[in-house]
Amino acid sequence: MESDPNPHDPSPTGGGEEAKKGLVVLLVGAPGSGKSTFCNDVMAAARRPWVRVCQDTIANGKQGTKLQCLMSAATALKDGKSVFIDRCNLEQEQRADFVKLGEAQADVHAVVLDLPARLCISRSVKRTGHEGKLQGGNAAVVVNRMLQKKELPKLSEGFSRITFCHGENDVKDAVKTYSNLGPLGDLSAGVFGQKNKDDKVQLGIMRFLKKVDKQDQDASGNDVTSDRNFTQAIVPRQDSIGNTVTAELKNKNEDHGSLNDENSSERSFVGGSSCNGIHTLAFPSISTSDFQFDLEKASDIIVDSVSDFLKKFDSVRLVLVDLSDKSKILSLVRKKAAEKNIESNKFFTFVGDITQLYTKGNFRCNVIANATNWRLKPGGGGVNAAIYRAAGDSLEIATKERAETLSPGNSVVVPLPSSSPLHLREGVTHVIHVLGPNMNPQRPNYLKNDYVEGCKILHDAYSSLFENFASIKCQMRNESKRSSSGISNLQNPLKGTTGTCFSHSDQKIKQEGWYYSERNKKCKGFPFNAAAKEKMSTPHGSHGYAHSETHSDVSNWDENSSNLSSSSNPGREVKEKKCAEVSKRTWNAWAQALHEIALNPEKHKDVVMELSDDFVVLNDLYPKAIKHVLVLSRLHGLDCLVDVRKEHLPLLKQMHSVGLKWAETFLRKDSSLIFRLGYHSVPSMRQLHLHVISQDFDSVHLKNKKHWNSFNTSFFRDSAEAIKEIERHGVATVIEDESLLKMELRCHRCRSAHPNIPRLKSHIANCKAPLPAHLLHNGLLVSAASKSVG
DNA sequence: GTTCTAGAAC
DNA sequence: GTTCTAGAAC
Repeated sequence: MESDPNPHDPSPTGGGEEAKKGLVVLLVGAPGSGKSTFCNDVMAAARRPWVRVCQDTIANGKQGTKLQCLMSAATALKDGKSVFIDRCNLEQEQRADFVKLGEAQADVHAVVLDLPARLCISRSVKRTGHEGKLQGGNAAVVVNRMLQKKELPKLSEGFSRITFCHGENDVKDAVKTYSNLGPLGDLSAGVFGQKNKDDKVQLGIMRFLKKVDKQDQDASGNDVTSDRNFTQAIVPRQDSIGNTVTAELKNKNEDHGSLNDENSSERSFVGGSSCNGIHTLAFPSISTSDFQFDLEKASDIIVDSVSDFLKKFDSVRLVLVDLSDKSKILSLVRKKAAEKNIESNKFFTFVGDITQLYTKGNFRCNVIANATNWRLKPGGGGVNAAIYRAAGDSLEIATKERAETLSPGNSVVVPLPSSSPLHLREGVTHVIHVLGPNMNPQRPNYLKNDYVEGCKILHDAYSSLFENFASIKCQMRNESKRSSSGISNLQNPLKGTTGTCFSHSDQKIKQEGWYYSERNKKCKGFPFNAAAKEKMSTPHGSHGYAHSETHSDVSNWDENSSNLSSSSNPGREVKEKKCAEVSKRTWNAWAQALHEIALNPEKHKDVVMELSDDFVVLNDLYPKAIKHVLVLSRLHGLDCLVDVRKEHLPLLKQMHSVGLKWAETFLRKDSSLIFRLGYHSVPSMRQLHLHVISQDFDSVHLKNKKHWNSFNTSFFRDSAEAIKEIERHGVATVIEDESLLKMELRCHRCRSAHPNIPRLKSHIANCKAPLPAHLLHNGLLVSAASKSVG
């Protein structure tokens, strides 16, 4: 192949040749690569007559056939015009007839618009009114499919000149070259602008397409393109209910592309694009570096926490990141995750720099976690220093707005300003600072090898991190809803670059119209979950922080804290400005029914089954299962779980035991029932009430997605867990994410997904799979069996 | 055509 | 929370 020192030389050569006046230029490029724009730009400034033959419009403005294109091109050539063949022409076979046609009477050139696939996809997804009707949801799938078959043109096919354009500037140069071409002009023959095969960018594109040659190997010498992990560019689609789910083409492989560990390669990742917009959290191992936490114990906690989290959430991914592929923690976690059968498309490990996942690893993550220090300050070493450095000053400023300090076991979400290099370059929209337990005597809050406390804190740290990560999704949804209605325009670089997922959701949102409840407003402003907020603003007895005088509203909280407290108590400095506004809400008239019964049970003797000073038991008026009762607190002002504090623990425990008693009563009559006791994260009705509900969900009143998901996602908070959390932290974890209620419908036993409520109901009537292990094993179900055992 | 969802009204 | 119903989905 020839090369040219000036690959886009616009100056025509020769000009005296009379034999071949015409020119056929085949555009080669995916949808969205800019072929039509290229033609139009040239024709707007051209010095010779051009005809653009576009298959998408050739049949009276509609899509035509290849034959029509050939005929039209032939006519144009006969008329002495030059021709652009504006179709994808990605495969040699598709080009052959046009080359043949041209060769006889003209020079045949190719202009290859070899732009990044993600750019083509994002343009295709965004455009409306495209001539070929390729736009919106199907575009990404089509583009990916086409690009996988791409065969770059060669001179041997019959071209006299091939110009490769890899970026906007190349395209501009090529436009100039062709528009400057006079009626009798000619261009040098040869190949121009082709990138070296080893070129990084090209490799990135090839990796994106997973078409790296077999001999391409990663740094450790392993084949990075094993068929086992062959990865397509995955395209999340929007399901019918507005959740992001991955399209079928993900099934085998998702995008944990490459291998670096023979034993657990399925879960590891050393490169490759993840251009798919799935809500993804990259996190370092917490506390195992500078805080010297035991790796075995830490890996157990990571795997447990991940497993618990993934049971509650779909359409998210967690990625443990470490710099070295020799990392002990990575290999431990990989091994344990495999043993635990954690889905390898939702959780995997990544070897690389967490601040350069996209630019260096070609792996896109919208949220990263930072293993921070209690002062939330830049510096130190390791991940914290690297993230602050990469994010620039704006992260420090944004962090200060959220919190000044952090106690171990907690995390705080910081939206990354769009000006931050980390946001611009890497597409990271949020950083979650998380603080784990410290086993290093040289660092603050040294736990003196107390691994009972240490494990608890590390577990809390991961739970808090993951829950905050989940809450961001809620916030982002709301933000995109706002932006789609024109109220604000959240800058989301993922929109422009990876495009696919978010464009889909935008479409969905437009259909849904404006939705912005009071409750959402609260959620929106604060991407923390309620518990995390409370934890942040709350002195943490169990974590060794003294009580703060400033927290008069929580004065009954753990008084016996502080064996490790010091004058520089981190807890007391934590800002609470975001917290106070959260818990109060207004209640509609219809939502007052339980409140009224709780206050005046004597007026509702018809429904009250049991009455005490503290609680009322009644059948749910619209039971969602064979047995569904409510244990209703009578305490005035206590309306939902987020309001519950340690002082309410006796009440909560009493309600739990009353609920248990009723479950057991029902079990005596029908031993086949299984009960679960819990609270709705965001109840519809005022007045704290515990649901005691049989797990058959066999009821005519269970009618819609919200009904189902309110009992079968993490929106439902198990009473026993809530009590444990309040004992431990003073508050219960409440995921105030109402998008949970819109999640796809999944069987609570076998987790199969169903398109609508009737189909789900007919499935659950027959599904014999056991209830989830975490419910069975954590004593969260009440059955004849559990009763006899316990 | 029927089924199903989701938003408005209460 | 439910009911009603328009219109989307099938």
